[in-house]
Order: sequence, then C-alpha cells, then structure tokens
Amino acid sequence: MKRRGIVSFQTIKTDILQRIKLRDWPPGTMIPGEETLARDYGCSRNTVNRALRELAQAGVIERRRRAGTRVAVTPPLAAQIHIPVIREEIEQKGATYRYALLDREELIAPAMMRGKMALPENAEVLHVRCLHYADETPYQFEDRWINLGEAPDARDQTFETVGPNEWLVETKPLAYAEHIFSAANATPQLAAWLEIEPNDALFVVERRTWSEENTITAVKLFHPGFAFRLVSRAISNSGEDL
Amino acid sequence: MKRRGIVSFQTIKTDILQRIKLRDWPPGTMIPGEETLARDYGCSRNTVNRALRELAQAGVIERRRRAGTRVAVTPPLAAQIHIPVIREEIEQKGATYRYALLDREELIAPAMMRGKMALPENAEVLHVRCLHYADETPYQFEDRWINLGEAPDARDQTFETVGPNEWLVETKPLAYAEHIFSAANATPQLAAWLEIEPNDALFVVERRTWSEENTITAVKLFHPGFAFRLVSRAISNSGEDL
DNA sequence: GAGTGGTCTAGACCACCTG
DNA sequence: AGGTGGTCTAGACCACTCA
Repeated sequence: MKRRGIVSFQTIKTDILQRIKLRDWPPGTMIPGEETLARDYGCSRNTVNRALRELAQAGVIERRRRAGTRVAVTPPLAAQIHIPVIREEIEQKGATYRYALLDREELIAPAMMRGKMALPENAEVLHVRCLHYADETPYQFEDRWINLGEAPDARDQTFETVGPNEWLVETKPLAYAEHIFSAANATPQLAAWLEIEPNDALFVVERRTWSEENTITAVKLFHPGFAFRLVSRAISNSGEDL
Repeated sequence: MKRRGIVSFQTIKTDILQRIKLRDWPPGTMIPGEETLARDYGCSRNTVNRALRELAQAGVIERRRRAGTRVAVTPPLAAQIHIPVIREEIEQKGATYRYALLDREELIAPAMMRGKMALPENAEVLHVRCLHYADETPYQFEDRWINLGEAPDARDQTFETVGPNEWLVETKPLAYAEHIFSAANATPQLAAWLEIEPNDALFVVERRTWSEENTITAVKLFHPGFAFRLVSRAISNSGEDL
C-alpha cells in the first residue's frame, strides 16, 4: 500500500474510488482513518482530508467525528444540473431570441400566491406573463410573480423589452433557489400561447427564489415537451468529476 | 477591513458573498488575490484559498491562474438534484412498493440502441420492461437495456421479483451517469400500462450509465405527470449551503 | 475519556497564463 | 518573466461523539 512519488489528493480520490468500485471496500465498510491513510500514502493528513472531504460531498462516503468514515450504502445518484438563462440557451442553439410581454399587473397577492411565497396579508406583488421565442417559435411561457416588498424597484420596470428573468438576474444576484420539475398537459390557453395542440405534454419548471427569509420571486416556466430537455452534467461517482 | 478573533473559511465565504450581494463587488469585478485577502482577514492563505475554491465551485466567482479571481457575470443557477431510488422513494411516502415484470428478452442490440449505448455490432443486450407501483397504483414504467458485454451476470437474473434498477445498484455501484429530463404524451400502450389516459403528460427520465468507456445500461423511466415532481435541493448562491 | 474528523497555520514549490 | 492560483507539508488545537 505504500506509495512513492507525487501523491495528490486527486490520486487518493481516484484510488479510493477504485477500491470501492472493485468492492475491495464494499458499501457499509469502515475505511481507515485519515492518519492511517496519510501514513499509507506517505503524505500529509491534510491531503487525505481533502480527498475524503470531496468524496463525502459527492456522497460516496459518509463521515462522522469519532465514528469514522464508511462507504455509503446507497450509491449516490446526485446530479448537478445547470438551469440555463433562457436567452443564452436559445442563442447558444444558434436561434434568434425574441421576448414578448403578454400582460403585467400590480395587485394584492391572491391567497394562493401568499401561501406559495409566504407573504403577509395585503402584500403587493407584480404578476407578469410573457413568452420567449426561438426563431419565432414559442419556446417558453413564463408566469412570474415578484414580491414588491422585496423588489420595489420592479415597479419602475415595464418589462416590455427586457424580460423579468433577465432583469432579476442583473438586479438581484445571489439568492437561494428551489426548483421543481414536472410534466403537465397544455391547457387550451397555454396551447394557444405556445402554438401547440391542447393537451400536448409540457415540461414545467417551478422556481422560488428568496434571500434571507423573504421570497423575492416565484415563477412557473412551461416548455413544449418535444422541444425541451434538461440534461444533467455527466456526473460521476467516479474519477475526475468528483 | 482588518478582522480579529476567529477567522474561518466559512466566515470569509459568507463575507465575500455579502459583498457581492451588496454590490460592493459587482459582477465582473476583479477581487483581491489570495495573499491580499489573507492579510486583510488576518489569516493564512490556505484558509482564504478554501473559501474561494468553494465559491468558485458554486459558480459565484471565476478563478484563473495569473488572471486572478473575478465575480461571475452570470449568476449560477446550478442545482444539485438527487435522483431517488424508486423503492425508497415510494416507501418514504408511506406507500407500499410493488414491482412487476412485464417482459424480459435477450437479443442482439437493435441499431437504435447500438447508437445510444455505443455498442459494437452484434452486441448482446438484455431488454427488460417493468412497472413500479405505489399502493397498487402504477407509479413508474421502466424500459431498461443492459449491455450483457459489461454485465454478463445479468443473464442469471430473471428480474421477476427484484427490479433491474435495484439489482444494478447493488451489483454495479459507482459509475458515470447522465440524465435527461423531458416531458412527453403517453402513447396508448404506455397509458394502458400506467392506467392513465392516452395523451396524458408523462415526466420522462433517461439515464445512461457507464464505467470506463463502456455503457452498462440505458433506461427510460416514465412517470404520470400529475404524480411526479423532481425537487432540487434548495441550493444557494448564498450563505451556508455553499 | 479518548479517538476521530474539522479546521487553521506558516511556509513552500509549482504550473499556468497574461502582459 | 513574474504574478496568480493550485497544491502539499508538518504540526497544532478543537469539537464532537462513542464507548
């Protein structure tokens, strides 16, 4: 087990993964402590620590103080996805992006949105509905609610030329986000807007964004099912990507 | 800017995030080098490095040797999702899990699958179709292809009581995986199996799994749209989660 | 109480890339 | 050519938690 030459945390990572893969250390096994591994690999404990820390983050192993490190029983099926910014997504496909506002309304949050966005009674919100086109074909319908308590400057935005998405991205960077992906049939109304048949399958993304307790915005995005795919970065529980 | 007391990488992380949020350092700005920050915070460069490394991993900043570190222009919309293991997912909901095999066939890979799985000509594959029930309601239809060249021991599995998913998870842990999420309308055949109406929206997950160049398995999972939602872990580009 | 992981330090060398 | 990030070391203290 003794090693020579350069021992990097990468080497250790892949080596440990190899052992897990080859069932040298089957799921549930305790693996040696950092100090032991450091001696075995002939490197500093810090280096071992980084390797193990990253493996733990990837879900391959589980670590607890005093209890030690064990190989995870349920292999990780974690994937990192990148939710594209609509304009960039379309332009990257070589298509022309166009934005169209459908309607914009400031109102007292209806009960349903109060619940979803955790708003106080009588909270004012901005409701914007709009379409995103790729080469003049409807690509995404956006149903957006903005909490005017958190983003009062949205009042000054007409959203006639710039979509709320882009505006928020530039104005309110860095926020917590939650995404829910689902599928639904197109209502007649949605079908008309998206220029598809009623009942056609839609890929739906719901996103809530908040910053320190307060919801900033909630949005529901509808894509024609045949035109949209969300691809997870080829993740790994192996090798370099971890 | 000088600090006193305990300075951990967490402190530095949140502090830097704060500055970015407050537009103290707007998108695109160069931020000071590690050495400078270490002096400013009164800590070791190693500590600063870890803070910055994790921020970079989260996509908040971009780092390049010699060029330095700058605040990312496009705020990250990366989310980590956990693809559930079907049995655990159902049982976690308090429902009873049941598995049913529809058919199982060993054959020479048809051209389409050869392409998808990057198989050589005349490669043998195992094709399994099965259903997963939650409380006797169809929850997921699974259309699975297994490369018998990579997983020859699948020949011995009838998959009558244990689904291919669970078997693979236990037998071939740790592999690269790619996921594609989309929406589609139910074909009459799928509708019958899933006991829904033809044309109902389906949430579709396609997964390819491979290990060192060779595809192990490719699977297409269909969920009734109204019953399934994929929730991303509330990720953040802010605060603790990073 | 003691062993494990979690973190920090001060110093060092190197690879890369830009000016 | 030189500055920046990337990494490694050897040592240290602490926090948590299990026996």
